[in-house]
Amino acid sequence: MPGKMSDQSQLPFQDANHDSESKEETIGRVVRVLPDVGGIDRPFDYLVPSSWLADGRDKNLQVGSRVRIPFGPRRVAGWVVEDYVDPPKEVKLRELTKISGMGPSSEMIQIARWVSYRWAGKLSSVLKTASPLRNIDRLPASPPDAVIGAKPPIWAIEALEKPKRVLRMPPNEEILPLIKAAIRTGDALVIVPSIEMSKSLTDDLKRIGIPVSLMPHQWAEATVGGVVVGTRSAVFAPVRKLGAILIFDEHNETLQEERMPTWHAREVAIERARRAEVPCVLISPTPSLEALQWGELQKFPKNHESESWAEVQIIDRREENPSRPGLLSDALVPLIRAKGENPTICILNRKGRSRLLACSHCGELVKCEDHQVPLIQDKDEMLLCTVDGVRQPSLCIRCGSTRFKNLRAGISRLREEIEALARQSTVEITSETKAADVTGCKLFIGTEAALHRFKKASQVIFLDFDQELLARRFRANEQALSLLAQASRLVGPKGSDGKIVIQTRQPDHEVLQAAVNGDPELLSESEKERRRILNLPPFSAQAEISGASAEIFMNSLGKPEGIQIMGPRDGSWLVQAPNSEYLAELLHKTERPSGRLRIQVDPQNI
DNA sequence: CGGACAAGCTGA
DNA sequence: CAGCTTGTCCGG
Repeated sequence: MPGKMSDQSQLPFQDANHDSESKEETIGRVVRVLPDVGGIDRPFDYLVPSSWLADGRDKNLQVGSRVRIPFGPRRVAGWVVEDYVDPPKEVKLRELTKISGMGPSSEMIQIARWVSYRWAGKLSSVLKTASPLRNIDRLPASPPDAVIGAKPPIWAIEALEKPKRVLRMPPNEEILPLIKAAIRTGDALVIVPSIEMSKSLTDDLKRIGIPVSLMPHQWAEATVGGVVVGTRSAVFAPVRKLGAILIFDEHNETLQEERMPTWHAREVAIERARRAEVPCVLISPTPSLEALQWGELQKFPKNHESESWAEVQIIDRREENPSRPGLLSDALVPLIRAKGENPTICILNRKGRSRLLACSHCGELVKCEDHQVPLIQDKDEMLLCTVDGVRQPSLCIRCGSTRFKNLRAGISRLREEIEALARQSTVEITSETKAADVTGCKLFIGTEAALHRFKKASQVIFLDFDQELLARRFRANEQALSLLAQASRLVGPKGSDGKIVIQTRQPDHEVLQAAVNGDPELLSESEKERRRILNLPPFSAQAEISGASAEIFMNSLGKPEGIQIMGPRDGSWLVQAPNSEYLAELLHKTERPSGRLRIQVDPQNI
């Protein structure tokens, strides 16, 4: 490609009468730059200043470089996305201002392009994620090679033998052996769901002499070698000689970006590994259907897996006398009074202030038999299904009673009730709760987020697990089981002194059966069939369209063949296509109106 | 995104 | 009609 330019520079004559800005003028090296400016997603061409050729600065310029450019009346940052381009004749080029530092490799820019297409968002947002936090103009020295210790266990070696692997790893299994196995293939890229986990894993690896870079801060170190560890954005990290990609807790929703484009680290990892021709291992105690659909499942021996899940005690709230209403059953009292070595954590999800009804007589939960969602009572005392709006008389399907009670409770009053009942101080865990507030305290209440604030617990008590089981999201079952897997980690495997306690009116629910038996297949098999029948992901692809301009966008989208459109509900539409390729193509060719438009591809909470 | 410029609104 | 707000366009 550079040849084109030298042909022009060897033109024998310049017409002296021509305007100095004539197109016939000698053109040097031209690069295409994507400005790092929100609201712009189009590249512009710039000349590399001829003075850079003289002092050798041009040598540092390549695809991916971070540069500064004059842009209209101001100067902005940008990325070189193409080199030695043939600019359109009619534009007058301006010169690059300077090279700010290193940026993503050209391979990474290709992946970023794919991401911006797949999730219908701006390339510049993806490139920002793939770039170092601060300008980097020189790289540190390469780390020494990792000391390859004893042979890792067979299961870890096997996990890396297939290009597309789903490893169903029991909740209390160690992850280090897998990383030790992975570094035999080259530099491993390891994605974990939380910052805390990325820090502790980095420390663990350092301790055993494995060179490791923690993203996003150690971008430069990652470039020169060793294991690379980080949360979802690290899936775009530079890796010297990529050997394998490991995604821990592949089911976790924190692996999806919440800003546009709403890319998922699991899917990006799969694509990156495919392009680099290295194995990708998706690891989870409760693999997502997306993962199971994609790769080859590897399990642990049944007994081993089952024993790794915690002991589960179920409190069937249908069976107790109705004298103690609310969330605190009689059976709970001795449990919250017990003083274990580690804390007891009570979990109650306040999100989605659902009006949950239960029969006053038998305690059965009032739900729609067709859609498995809670029914609500309307003004005429009829039971209303919130999915299809079908009404039915207020009758309990179990005992025929016509009286129902409301099961809601506020969390601060609940904390007081628990404190009184437990006869020990109880602390509510919120995002503001500091470590200092909890010293000496052994009893806590919080939302499911509290599960990530502790390393160990003697008991995790789900005060109202039906809220999880009946949540109106199609992934509710998967999410509910993953909560129990997380709780299993806190309280330890069967045989340790910790346990999970679950208050429910649906003790036979398949999520609970899966947890009690330590066998996620008891859920995943039926869940897969349900999703297939209802044509939900992974058997289809969805996008949620919202924002002020959503209606205009939906109008120009029209009603294409094979596309299902639902809504509007609260100003947002759901577009469902047979697969993500089809969906991406559709969103791409639909004209974007000006104004606020949010396109959430693969929405999690539908 | 943010500056430039145009078109629309207000008050004397 | 100056002085200000709101809208639309454009950047190499």
